Amino acid sequence: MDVRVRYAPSPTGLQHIGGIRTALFNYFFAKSSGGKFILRVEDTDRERYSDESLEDLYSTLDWLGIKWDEGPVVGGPYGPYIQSERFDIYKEYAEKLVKEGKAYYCYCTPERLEKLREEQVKSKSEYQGYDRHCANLTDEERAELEKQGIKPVIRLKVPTTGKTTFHDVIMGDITRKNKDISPDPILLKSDGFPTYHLANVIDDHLMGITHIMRAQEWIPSGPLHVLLYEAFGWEVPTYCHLPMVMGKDGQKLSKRHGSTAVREFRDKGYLPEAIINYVTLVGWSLDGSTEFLSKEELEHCFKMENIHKNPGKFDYKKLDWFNSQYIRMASDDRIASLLTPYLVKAGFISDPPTKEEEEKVRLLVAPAKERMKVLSDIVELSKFLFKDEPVSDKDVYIAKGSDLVKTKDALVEGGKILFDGLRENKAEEKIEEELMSLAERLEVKVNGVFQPIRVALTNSQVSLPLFDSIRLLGIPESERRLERAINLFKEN
RNA sequence: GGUUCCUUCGUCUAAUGGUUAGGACAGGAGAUUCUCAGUCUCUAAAUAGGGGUUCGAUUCCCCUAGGAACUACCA
Repeated sequence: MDVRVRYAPSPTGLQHIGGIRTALFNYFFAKSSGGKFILRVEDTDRERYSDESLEDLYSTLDWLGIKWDEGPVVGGPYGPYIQSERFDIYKEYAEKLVKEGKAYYCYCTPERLEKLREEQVKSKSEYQGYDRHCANLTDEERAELEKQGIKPVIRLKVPTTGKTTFHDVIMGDITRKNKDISPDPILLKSDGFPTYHLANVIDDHLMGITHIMRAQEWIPSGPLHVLLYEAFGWEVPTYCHLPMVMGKDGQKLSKRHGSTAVREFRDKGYLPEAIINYVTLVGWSLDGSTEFLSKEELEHCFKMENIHKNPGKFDYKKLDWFNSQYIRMASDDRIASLLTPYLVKAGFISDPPTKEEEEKVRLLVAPAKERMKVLSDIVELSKFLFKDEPVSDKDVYIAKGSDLVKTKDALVEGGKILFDGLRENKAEEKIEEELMSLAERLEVKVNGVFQPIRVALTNSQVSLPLFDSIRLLGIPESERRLERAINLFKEN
């Protein structure tokens, strides 16, 4: 039997790390076993639904390079793949269960249910949940309630005795007493929309899903789903509950831990390959020593057996490390084009960039690449190039172990050595040597010469290396800035 | 509270019924380069606790502790 798996998110918010981890595991499992990866949109919650979320789902998967074999947009033989377009199907199946006596109409108002819940909590009753008030209504009673215009929900009859077991590839057998399963859960809401449980089970069956890979938070509803499959007389698919992605404190990863939306990571300048590589390594590993895995490699070597049982904490620092590694591995051209939007947004270059600006960005890549954890770091790194904000505090120019006079000499003499050398096309190493011997003469450390010049050119103590900076600024502008610094030191 | 699940360095993880319990990130130290970053070297750091089974257990079993998820006309 060919593997068919699905990622079935609900478009009620931006795609987050946990979600795409589930998507990735499904996708890699499908690819590595020659199966199909299906995307299904579970938009049955009309209150939390948003168009923006749906767009974010598509654009996030697209950015990550995850293509679905069947689903919205691309279609497929089991469509439609958006649950709100399958409305009639759920109603039909729910009513079928009612006809067969496996489910029933319930007319209880939300108010009554609320009151019931309150009482159960207050009395610390062992019995929690719906009291099956409508389970045995007579036809007359039902007709009366219908006449009042009350729109009923459909509830599943959950057995009160016995137990239900399902097998999970990762967890093994999981058993739950039927009396502990949420009593008579709603399958069809009063607005005619299905709940997750109903729609999910029906669609997974109708779409021929063979393996259900989803987060462990769904384990508690496993037995309920099995009950539903049995009620319909359908074969239960293979379950595979994925370990959760937690925050630093061991709780489900959420906003208070930091960024969780893929969109945010993307905006900050994380590369898709870094996200994919790192996220896949939370809850899964190839062999314990392989760190770098490309999407293509994972499409081949991903094995379900290597998925862990225990939840994993999301480590932002390790993601940063992966990202900085991938930035360095990427081609200069690619990084240049990725960097451009950040520079435009900072107001450093025009949109679209001029030829001259493009050239500058291109030159910037090499020295900047090794210094970035995320692409947005480029703004701080390249500020000196586009915004000239000279440092007027002399102390900033003075290196440790140097003084006012020596710093001024370093600027004047160093500048002369530097620019004369450059005009004569001397090798940078040669000029560097000469600057070093200047330091010796001035009796300062090497930095005593370099720091003032660097600060003069880059307006900062922390900057790109001197020669890179000059290359970027150009000799005339560099000289201008140096001259300005010398004048500063000539004052008073 | 109830139900279910989980437990190897701070974090992600590897390994085996017999190893000096391995790797990576983060941390610390040092080297190097004009600052920063980087790179290189070194370093510290774990089998939750208690019982069994066994010649031997981190590995198998039980208990305890800790943690998590679920407990909606949300998914």
